[in-house]
Amino acid sequence: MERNTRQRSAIRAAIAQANRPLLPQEVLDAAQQEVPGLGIATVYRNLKALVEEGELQAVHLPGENPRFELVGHKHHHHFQCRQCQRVFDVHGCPGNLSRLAPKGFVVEDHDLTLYGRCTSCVPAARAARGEPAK
Amino acid sequence: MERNTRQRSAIRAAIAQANRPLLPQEVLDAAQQEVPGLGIATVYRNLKALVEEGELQAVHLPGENPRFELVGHKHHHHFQCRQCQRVFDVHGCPGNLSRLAPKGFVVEDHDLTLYGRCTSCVPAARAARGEPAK
DNA sequence: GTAGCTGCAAATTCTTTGCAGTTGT
DNA sequence: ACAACTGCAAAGAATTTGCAGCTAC
Repeated sequence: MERNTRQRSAIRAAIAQANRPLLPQEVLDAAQQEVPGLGIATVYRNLKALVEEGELQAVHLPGENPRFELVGHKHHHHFQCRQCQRVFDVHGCPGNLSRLAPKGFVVEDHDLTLYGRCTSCVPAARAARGEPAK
Repeated sequence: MERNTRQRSAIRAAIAQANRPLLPQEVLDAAQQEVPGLGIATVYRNLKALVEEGELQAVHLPGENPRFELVGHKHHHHFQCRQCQRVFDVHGCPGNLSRLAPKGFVVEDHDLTLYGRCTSCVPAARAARGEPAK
């Protein structure tokens, strides 16, 4: 049977409160404010368990370490800010992409990652180029 | 100045002869048939150098270690077969995806990975379900 | 009371780096 | 000659695992 430990609650809460997928280290940092002695191994063990229970899902971006978020309802994609490296959910989808595959290939699914600047970093980039804020 | 070592030639040849992106370990295995004493560190160093020279490009798929292939000409994406795990180039692109990002976000680029069955594996999957070949 | 959980440290896996010896030009 | 390159082994970074003590139920 599974237990309700302080550690697991803190890990769950950390992810629920973030509005974006978190790296294991980010989960640790957030959860340690509630449970100071928390260890990274416990974070990994709980992330794995929560994914298996279906409460969390792993978000894999190309060339990035896995992040974790609450299981959402719909198919969605991600956006990574090239300045702050944070990842955000994108609730849109280009739609049917079967036409892109070579003839004879069957497309069942897809992953899409957008790259650019998030709202917080757009003004910073503009300022760095000496442009006035919009 | 850059040198033409046996090791570098073997690494180049291994990648040129494979018709798919290779993992560093696969490059090592292939290149060692020509240069038996070759070490993995040399493979990594040369892969990095060849990418910087623009001869190779890294292929990052979500949750996968990086693979390396000869540089292609255009922006393109990848298709991974869920049965044989092989990766293929996709020379199409959904186009401008800015509309998908949240308001205030600036989209500069994107990565797309399609998943499904490649031509070789579609008949196998059909057969496994007891369906007649088309 | 006890099975599951936790923290710590050691082990794994993939990749990078330091170093002393080797080699292409 | 001599700077670039190589193999080896050690160092790193991310993740997993072994273990003895702790704790929810």
